[in-house]
Amino acid sequence: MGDCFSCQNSNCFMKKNYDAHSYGEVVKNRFLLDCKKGQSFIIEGSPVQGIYFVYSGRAKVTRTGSNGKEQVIRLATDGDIIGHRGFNRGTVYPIAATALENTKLCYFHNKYFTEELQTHSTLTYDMMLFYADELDKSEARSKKYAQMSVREKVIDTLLDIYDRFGQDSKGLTFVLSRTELANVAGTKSEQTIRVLTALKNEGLIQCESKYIFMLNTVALRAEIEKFNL
DNA sequence: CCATTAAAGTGGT
DNA sequence: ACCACTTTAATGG
Repeated sequence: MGDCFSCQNSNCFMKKNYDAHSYGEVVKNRFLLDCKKGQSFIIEGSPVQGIYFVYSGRAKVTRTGSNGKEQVIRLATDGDIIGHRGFNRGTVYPIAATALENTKLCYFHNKYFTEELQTHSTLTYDMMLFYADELDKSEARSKKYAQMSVREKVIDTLLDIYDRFGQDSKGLTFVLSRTELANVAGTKSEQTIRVLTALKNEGLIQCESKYIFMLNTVALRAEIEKFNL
């Protein structure tokens, strides 16, 4: 794969911040990695070596909670950055990252990326905006999840996936197992399953094995509206 | 296609 | 909330 300007990710941080000429150098320093479904490409606690961008596919970023249970920090797809928090700070990644389907990754070594940040201010500024945005989302989330019931957390999670990734004729395009869904919502799979059956019986969603189709996002949004103020 | 294993779902404490 | 059990789906030879 020669030049990256064929990359379909308009939100790619590297592509956005370089012109076609200087981009040649970026591509030389980039490693393309192929990740199989289920493969972990960042191990929690392992030494930081670089930064990843999702070229195509789906991945989850997780952390082991104090109780030893997995918490999904965020879901990532085409163009998203992974490993930015471990990057250039401390010596180990605070998170794990796992491919949820066959996924291609762009990878840059720490040394190269650091040099770019120090010399290329538009990239640095763009990264800063990204960090600020992530912090904002993180705060908003912990604030509302402290007050939400299990049902509300599951609804919030479903809407979040709907808003970020959308749905097709089958349902939400970011397909997760019940357990993974529970890990995103910060609950247990039994509870998540019960909320899902309730929502199904109320005609708000439709479930066909692991495909979840959102039937009434308006009503669902209304339920959690007060937390987003 | 069947057998084995993993995940979903349910009910009881 | 937690655990144990049944049912159903996914996997792989």
